[in-house]
Amino acid sequence: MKITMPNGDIKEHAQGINGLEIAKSISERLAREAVGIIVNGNRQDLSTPINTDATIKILTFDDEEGKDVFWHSSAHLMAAAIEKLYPGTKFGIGPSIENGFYYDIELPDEQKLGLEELPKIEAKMKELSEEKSDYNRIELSWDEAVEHFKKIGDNYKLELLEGLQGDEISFYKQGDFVDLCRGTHLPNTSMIKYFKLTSVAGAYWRGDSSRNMMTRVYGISFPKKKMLEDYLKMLEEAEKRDHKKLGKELELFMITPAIGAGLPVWLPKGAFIRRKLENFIKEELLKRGYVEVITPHIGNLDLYRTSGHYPYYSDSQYDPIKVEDEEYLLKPMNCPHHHQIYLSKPHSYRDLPLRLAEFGTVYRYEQSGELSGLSRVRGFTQDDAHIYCTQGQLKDEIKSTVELTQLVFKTFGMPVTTRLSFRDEEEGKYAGDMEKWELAQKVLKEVADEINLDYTIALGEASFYGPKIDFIVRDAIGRKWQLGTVQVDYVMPERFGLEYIGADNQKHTPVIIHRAPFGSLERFMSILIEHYAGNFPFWISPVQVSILPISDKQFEYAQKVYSRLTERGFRATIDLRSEKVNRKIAESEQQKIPFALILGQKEEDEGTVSVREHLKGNIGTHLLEELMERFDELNKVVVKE
RNA sequence: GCUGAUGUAGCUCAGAUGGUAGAGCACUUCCUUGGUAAGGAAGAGGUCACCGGUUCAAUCCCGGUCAUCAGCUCCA
Repeated sequence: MKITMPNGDIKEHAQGINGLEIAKSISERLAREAVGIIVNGNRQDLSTPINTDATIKILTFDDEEGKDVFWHSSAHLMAAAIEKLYPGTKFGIGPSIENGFYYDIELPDEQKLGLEELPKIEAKMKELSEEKSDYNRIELSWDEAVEHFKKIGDNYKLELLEGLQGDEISFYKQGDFVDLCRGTHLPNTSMIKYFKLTSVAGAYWRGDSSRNMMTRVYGISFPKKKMLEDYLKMLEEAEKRDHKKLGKELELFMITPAIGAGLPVWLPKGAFIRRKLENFIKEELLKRGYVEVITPHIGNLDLYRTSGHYPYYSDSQYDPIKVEDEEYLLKPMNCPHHHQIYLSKPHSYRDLPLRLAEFGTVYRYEQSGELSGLSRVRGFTQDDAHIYCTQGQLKDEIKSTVELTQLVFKTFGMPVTTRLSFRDEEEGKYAGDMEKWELAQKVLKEVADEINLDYTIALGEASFYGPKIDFIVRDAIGRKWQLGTVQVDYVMPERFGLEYIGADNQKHTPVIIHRAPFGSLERFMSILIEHYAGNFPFWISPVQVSILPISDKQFEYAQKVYSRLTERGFRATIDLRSEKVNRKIAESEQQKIPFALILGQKEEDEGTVSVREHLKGNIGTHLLEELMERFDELNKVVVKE
């Protein structure tokens, strides 16, 4: 029979040959590293016989799917170790994930599993790995499978089986450990040599917060020692970029329980960067015909009854404030206020689009366990705007907002993914009629296609009043966060009774686009800090130059250099302490200041400055005037294509 | 909100079977005037997160609360 290789080569093999044998026929090394095989598009074990002509691809750890197999088998190995150490443990699910694997478990007799237990489990895994047990696939009927789990009393697996009723059920067994599993698995446990259990956390059974909380043990494994070492090193490096850590070190922001959990305070340097960001986007808005408005931080509760946000989001809003006979809500969003501005006078189609922009601070009562640095907070400022337009203007306006959002990410060189967040079928989750939803989703998708957006579609991620385009970035440790967003809304114009007079002299309802390129300035800042690891580009650095005289003989010259820089608008500090220049340089570098000017007798005599660039080191002696010309260039925002 | 971990000087962290604590850096003063990542000395600095309990005695043991971190659920 004919076996077609990924490169197109066709080889003749005897019927019934398996993946491992094919790998061997290619090279010993491939046979050693193979983890699974794709046969005519289906992934299967290397031990499964192949009986017909087939196109194949042998998987190794280097393939995404290979990693999946490797980590999934690792999860089984970990489960086996836990089973040995804690007999009677019940097992939930144990999949591979983006970086490694986990298994959800429930220890018997209310036992708890803490971090101290992980080394024990690792040791047992090592032992089991060295036993070199084969992963054997076993197929059972559904009834037999149920029988098995009833016997060992694993109600979680029984529940999983309910969803598989009628199917042929496959199990995998390595050593004494048997687990319900679709596969694919490695040939044997000895391939899993280098691993680390990274954390333990609670996880609701089937992701449902009304159900039992199981213990989730996370781990990662590799076929080569160096890979594990590199991975652990990478984690360490990522920790150094943590915005919470850098925020403290660079004095950008603080969060103190004395003010309140999740209520960040911007320190002078952080506030400086934030204003730079705001001014950057403000300029772009003015170019695009937006007008700025300012609205208060609270609003009459009736506004949110009209919009539907209250009580839809009552769980995540602060309690209303009573003022005389009325109730006010700390605003969880800016839209209703902007709608009132729209309503304050009649509109002609000639006025549209009306684009109202505001850096609006909103307050949301996030669950305590959700709070995290600047990424998830209870008070934050959106670079918000609402565009009121006609149906005919909608597409162009969406395009323009998407383009603006993309400009933000390009400017800072941040990798971003784009998601069309559409509705699902869940009852009661969405407002407005289906027709409008379909129209809104259609328009978004058309626009996305017309501008060749590289997107994914996520059902159920829409907001309750409309679908959106979300821009998603990752933080230093790989978590995904939504930053920019563009939303189409047919619901609020109706609820608030927004109108305009068309060319036909009839009343019409406008469409609203809600959009925020940064999303929230707090969250954007968290990502910005981690993206640059605190080494901000010159134009947003709170301090751009430090002036470091070598001895007090140069203090006067240093003051002169300082004045010339600050008079030209550069942000400089001067270090007049009686410290050695090495010390001054070290501190300037730690503060991640883009440039340090070292001034000694030689520079003073020549009227020059010795320049040290952050992360690059000494870049030689320059005339101050020349240097400032370079600084002028660096001060310009450059969009990286 | 839930699970696990953590909370000691401004920062980073030690610490003792229960007898009210230490280092480095930062800070203040003095000495030092030094050429591309930390010169030296002295001083000052703590309700050991908070509240209760056990105890002759609690920072340490127990219970609760708050906060922080990771994960789960949620996220206009």
